[in-house]
Amino acid sequence: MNIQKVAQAAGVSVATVSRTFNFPDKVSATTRAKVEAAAARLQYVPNASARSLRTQNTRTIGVLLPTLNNPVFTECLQGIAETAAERGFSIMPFTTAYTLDQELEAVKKLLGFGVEGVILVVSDPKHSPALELLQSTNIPYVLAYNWDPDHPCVSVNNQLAFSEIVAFLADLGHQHIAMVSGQRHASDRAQQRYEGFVKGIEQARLPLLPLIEVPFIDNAVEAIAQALQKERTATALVCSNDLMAIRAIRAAHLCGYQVPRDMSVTGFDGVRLGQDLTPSLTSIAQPNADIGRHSLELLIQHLTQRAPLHAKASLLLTHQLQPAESSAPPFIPHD
Amino acid sequence: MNIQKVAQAAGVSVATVSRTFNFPDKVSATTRAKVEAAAARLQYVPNASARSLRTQNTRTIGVLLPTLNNPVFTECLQGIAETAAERGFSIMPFTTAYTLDQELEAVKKLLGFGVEGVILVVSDPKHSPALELLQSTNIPYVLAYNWDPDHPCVSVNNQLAFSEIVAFLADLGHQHIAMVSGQRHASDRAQQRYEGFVKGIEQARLPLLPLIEVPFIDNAVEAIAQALQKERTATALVCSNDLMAIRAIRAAHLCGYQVPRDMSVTGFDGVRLGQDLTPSLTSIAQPNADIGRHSLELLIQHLTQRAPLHAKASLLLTHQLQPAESSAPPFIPHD
DNA sequence: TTGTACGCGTTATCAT
DNA sequence: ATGATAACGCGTACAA
Repeated sequence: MNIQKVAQAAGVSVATVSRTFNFPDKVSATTRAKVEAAAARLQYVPNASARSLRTQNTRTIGVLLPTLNNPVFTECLQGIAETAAERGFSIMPFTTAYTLDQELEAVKKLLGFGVEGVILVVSDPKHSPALELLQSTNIPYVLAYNWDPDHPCVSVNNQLAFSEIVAFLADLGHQHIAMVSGQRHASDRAQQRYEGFVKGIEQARLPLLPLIEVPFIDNAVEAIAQALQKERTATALVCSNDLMAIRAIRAAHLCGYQVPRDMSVTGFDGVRLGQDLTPSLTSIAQPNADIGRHSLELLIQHLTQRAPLHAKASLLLTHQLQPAESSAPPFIPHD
Repeated sequence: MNIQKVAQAAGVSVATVSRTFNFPDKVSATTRAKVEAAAARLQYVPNASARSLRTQNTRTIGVLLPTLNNPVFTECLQGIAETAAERGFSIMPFTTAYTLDQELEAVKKLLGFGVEGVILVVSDPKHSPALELLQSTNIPYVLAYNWDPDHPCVSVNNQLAFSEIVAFLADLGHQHIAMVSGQRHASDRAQQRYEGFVKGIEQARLPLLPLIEVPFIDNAVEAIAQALQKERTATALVCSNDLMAIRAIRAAHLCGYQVPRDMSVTGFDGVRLGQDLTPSLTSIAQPNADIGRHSLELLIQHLTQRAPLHAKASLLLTHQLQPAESSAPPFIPHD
């Protein structure tokens, strides 16, 4: 089914059919009716490939995410998907499993597809072949969750937020706060959050306990439990993200600690699920869906109004400390 | 950047460039080297729109999911995404928010895009305009999670699985088991699971307690807590999915019940997260990523080998009862 | 082994 | 207000 057949069925030229779809007011009411009737009858749907080839735009946005197994990214993707639907765009997502070569492969595919823009979460903006390739084209892109002075980004202030959560625990009376993180050098976020941790500890004049670094998230529970055998002074665990915090709660439980009585645990991300857990999760809430929405809006504004898309366009969204049941003042045993 | 420029730079014809990419062995080693060099130097990436227009295939698969806010679907999508990457396909996902018109709109977009196949999760295969439209074309599709004798599906036996989990609780000694579900008529899965519940209750010769139906998942906690005020006999809650079970655990907690001592709670789906919760979640595990993988494999087999794609091709994957900490024998108070 | 030329379905320019 | 037609970039007969 193509525009030719519709034109024939409606007894008009292909040009008129095209106009009926793209500029309905540039065609008389009667012919418009004829064309629309024919199109509906034949279940005509314009061919996007042909349109893209001709107009040089695909109304498609590429999306690169590390994984779909972390709700942070799926909440963000949901925001992107909703906004895209509203604005008449389609999205084409790829997951990179935090690896540089999958990032690169995905960008190549997206370029071939002729996406009009790309939203991506990379491991480290300072060292990303994918980002370099993208920059060498003139396809607009926005980094989500990353934060770097050389690129347009949409994120929150990870460092500040993390020092706030340390301050929150210190104010509750915690003297021994340990951080649990994925591989610190795997992403700029992890690094920024660790810096925030150190800063928060210094500001509260507390001892800096060794970082509990968990290489693989899948066996994080055992890894954290093991670390807790060694680290006996900590009364609070601040985790680099909510998924890690959930596992830390379980690890604490396995070590015989009650959360929050014997051990406070906090997360970072504010995933929706955290509020419905028992205990509910104290966390720094990021507006995940909004990070997605704003990233796409930035791209669309650039595409439609040629709005500038430099590092200066970066958006720093507000985070929010979300106190909940997984944190409490430290338990003082009366012996 | 196009094939013309590359041809010019390499001093060959466009046909040769095209062949170098699509049939590398149909071109001499020397010219191949020349072309590849030129292509690399110019950062040439074939234009997918033009290729699609010409070959009438896009190597793109459409994906329709109710929402990305339920890990069941994102685990499935992750499976689809990985398989697609392995097989050289791209995916184009849409969310439908469980509404029929968004389902339909998405299918129209996908048709326009020229996707070669569609994987979808619909509310009810028996009554889905989107599915009807899809059938009227000859684009192959696979339903995921749905189960219907008239369509190719990849799912588990919801009814059987649900009656198993009821039997499991009955064997533990529970006499009063209530079911918590989203709107039963919103999806065929919900309906099938409820049927399994009723069957399980009958087989165990237990009283059929009224269904606790929760219209909106977002305020499920309050809704379940309210229902628990009325339903004082139940010692076990079987929930239609894991997200609901997590909320039921919280509702039970708010009502002063300890899980599992005073109240056993079970889910359905086996989302990865459930294993790391405290208490860990008793559930029926579905192979979510595999449901995605198999759906895509089915489509690809059809595309490449013209394998048949009727209802007969449907795949019923095995589910698995996953006993965990959220279920236990009922507590017998000694008064 | 390599090159020429047509057509995929659409939009946009130019006539009418 | 409508129609004829060129061009978008590619793959593939067919020719050389």
